[in-house]
Amino acid sequence: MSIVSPTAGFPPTYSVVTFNAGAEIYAPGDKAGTFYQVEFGAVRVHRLLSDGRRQVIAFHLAGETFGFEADRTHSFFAEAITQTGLRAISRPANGEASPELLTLALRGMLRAHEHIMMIGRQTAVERISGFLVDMADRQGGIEYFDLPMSRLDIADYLGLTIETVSRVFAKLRSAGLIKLRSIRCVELKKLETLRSLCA
Amino acid sequence: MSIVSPTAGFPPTYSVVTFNAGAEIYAPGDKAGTFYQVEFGAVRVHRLLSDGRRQVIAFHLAGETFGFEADRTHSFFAEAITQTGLRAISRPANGEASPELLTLALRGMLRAHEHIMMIGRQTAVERISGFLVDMADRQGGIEYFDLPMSRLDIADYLGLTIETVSRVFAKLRSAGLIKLRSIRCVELKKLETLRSLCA
DNA sequence: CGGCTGATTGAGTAACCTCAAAATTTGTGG
DNA sequence: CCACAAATTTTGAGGTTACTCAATCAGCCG
Repeated sequence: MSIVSPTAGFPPTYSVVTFNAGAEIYAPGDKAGTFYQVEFGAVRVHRLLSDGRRQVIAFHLAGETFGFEADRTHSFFAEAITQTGLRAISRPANGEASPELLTLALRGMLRAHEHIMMIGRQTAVERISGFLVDMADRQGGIEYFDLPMSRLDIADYLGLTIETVSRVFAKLRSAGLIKLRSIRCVELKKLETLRSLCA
Repeated sequence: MSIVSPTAGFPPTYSVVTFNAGAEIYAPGDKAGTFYQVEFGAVRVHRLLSDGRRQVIAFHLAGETFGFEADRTHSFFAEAITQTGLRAISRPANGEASPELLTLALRGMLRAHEHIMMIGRQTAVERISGFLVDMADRQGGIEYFDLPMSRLDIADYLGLTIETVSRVFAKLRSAGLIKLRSIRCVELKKLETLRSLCA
């Protein structure tokens, strides 16, 4: 990782740091207190069980914010998925809580709750459809986009296996709902049908 | 619901309101902005899919706090499970964000993330074990306690069916790890073994 | 005691997982 | 630019967990 440039925007000024694909941003036990805004690229936050099972808690795309924790130390891993620029923002040392940070925390909680709903009660097709629609919405409702993450990342995010993810992609493709322009570029051909599939 | 008594503790003074078992505290679309501390009883927060599938997002026991939302309106249902007393606390109108509220939000997010991990990557036995250990820990590490919620509530919280919950209880019982003093009263006979089962 | 609700148990099934192999893509060096 | 190796993704076959449907059982209340 390397410092690219100091950039204004948040008071005071914070610099943007670049991480290579796969680079660790923080790990469980690391000191928390700083949070991050994604300038470009994508981040994956995850946790491991003792036997290696992995759950991806969240993906964070350009413009999104992550890294706030309840405790002094982090409980999860955060890694850059592709080459990623992050603006690090320190929490005010005086213990003050900005309304912005609270809003971000509450939005994060809402996202987490919707994630629980999805993996607790939806089928594989519903989860993948929901995931794709969410990715499109978060990038401004575009109809095609690159997936920065691997099939394994998607599987671990949705509580599925890589094979099931692959099979559901194939199913949605053969139903004409999506098109795979390349292995990582998805086009949502029938967005409204996909939306209705999320139940 | 009825006002029981105004109680000091939070500045300014807020009164405790009692809800009967099953009573609705708020529903999706209701105006948010107030949050609640459980004085006694237990609360369930959940959401429904269009076809009736239900996901319980969280249970809240005595002493715990819930109800903060990112938006102006609630996105979930909150209901009293048993007769429950709640202290309603309004968010400061001046837009100020108290550090306490931020801490509560961050703790809520951590809980949600652990919930995601559990239902995304753990087996039925691991989920039930984790649930029971969590219930014990949240009540001060006691070894037996009443479950305020039904088997259906537990199933909908853990992303399982009522039958699977029942079967796993039977399995843990016949393995000598728990004892069912009554249908709603669980005794954790081997807490450390249960803890190790959560992976 | 009968009727109701909630919980348990049983039998069969379906969705998703596991293991294995083939196909495709990506990266590297010449 | 091509060839080869490594990594990722897809596809296939079979297995397992948890689900569905159904019946029985237990507790509760009038």
